[in-house]
Amino acid sequence: MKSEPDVFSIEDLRRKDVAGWDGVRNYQARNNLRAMRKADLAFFYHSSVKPPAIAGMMEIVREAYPDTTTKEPGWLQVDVRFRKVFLKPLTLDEIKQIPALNKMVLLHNSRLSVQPISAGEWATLTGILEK
DNA sequence: GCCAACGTTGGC
DNA sequence: GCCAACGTTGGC
Repeated sequence: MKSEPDVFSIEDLRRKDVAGWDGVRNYQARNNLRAMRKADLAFFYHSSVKPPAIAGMMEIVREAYPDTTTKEPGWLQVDVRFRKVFLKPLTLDEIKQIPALNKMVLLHNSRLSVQPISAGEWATLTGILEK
């Protein structure tokens, strides 16, 4: 799940502990939000900064419900809870260099703000980030 | 700041 | 239903 840290960062989430992941206005991203289940884990990716990187981890604590920031029907948000901030974020550049991650959506549809991660990719990423 | 990639809109 | 025009995202 991507956010520009100037707008909302992993540190902001740490301060709030629980936050609504709102403002998504893309159907594919919305569908990915809808597929999330309570207790699912997600990475927090900092975009549009140098360097772009996976900065932390969070947990889905409330499944998709109508986005509180719009009156337009159909848009959804989830609630997330802070889990951890990575002292050494995994940069986009590093991700690109790991063969096991070369199919990541991040590398092929970088604009999608809520992306799926395969079980294998998750295992690879946590193996690097949590060592 | 630039620009490629992508999504959306709207005329036909 | 096609596609040109436009707006946005995000890496560089």
